[in-house]
Amino acid sequence: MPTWPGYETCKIAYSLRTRSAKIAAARARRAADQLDEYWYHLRSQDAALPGMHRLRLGNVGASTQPSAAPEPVSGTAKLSEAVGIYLRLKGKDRPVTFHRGAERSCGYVIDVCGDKDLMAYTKADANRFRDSLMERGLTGSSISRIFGTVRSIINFVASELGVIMTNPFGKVYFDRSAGVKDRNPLPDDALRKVQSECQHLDDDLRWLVKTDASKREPPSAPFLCAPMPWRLRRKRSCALAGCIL
DNA sequence: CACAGTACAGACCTCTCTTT
DNA sequence: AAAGAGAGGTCTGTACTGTG
Repeated sequence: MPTWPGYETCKIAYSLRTRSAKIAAARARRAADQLDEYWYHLRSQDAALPGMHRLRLGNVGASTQPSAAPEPVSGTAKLSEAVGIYLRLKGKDRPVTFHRGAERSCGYVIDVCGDKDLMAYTKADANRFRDSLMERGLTGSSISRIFGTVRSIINFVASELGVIMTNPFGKVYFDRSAGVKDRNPLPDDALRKVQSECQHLDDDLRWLVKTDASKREPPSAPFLCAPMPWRLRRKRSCALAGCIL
């Protein structure tokens, strides 16, 4: 069987990192378009290879490393270039989640609206982006977070490049409380039960619960009366109890 | 000054994919 | 098949800024 041009295989298979058929179709289409484009230019240049993970952004392969900023090719910059600039200038010594979040959020925009010059995005693009996130079933808080990241990147890079623009991703209306649920803390009796079980089993792992608590609160009270880890969150408590008990 | 909005950081979770 | 790694989603909190 013939192999694909530039590849030592007859097929390219990789995860599209989604369970949504709609998103998968969009990403597959985009990858196919990139392959077409790549093969078209194959004889004349060594283009960035499709068939790799994270095709959406120009700085492919930098998700866990601070991204190198591509030079802007126009008056401002494309969104993918803006992400590179943003991460180069603001991403130093920032956690990997900061880089991932920036790339993921802008990747979503590129998936839906394309990789345009910052000045070329319109309110219609922003609204379409909002609608696509809502169609995916994201909650208001997640949409808010994604928009916040995109907005801040565009604002920062526009400022860096000396461009005065109205960010179309600002002041986009959506229900920020849609689908948002409260996270209630574990009731006190449940926490006491965990403590009690830990004391009953009395081994090294169980005492980690006390160690964790003692980092935050002076161990002034006996174990059973000691407060649980300071502001220990409900899910963390569950995980802790689930792992240790 | 109070409040809303913005721009994050961080913790924790589920799910998928890869490796063993 | 199990374990581990990584991606992505959710919620909460803080600091700061703009506005009425």
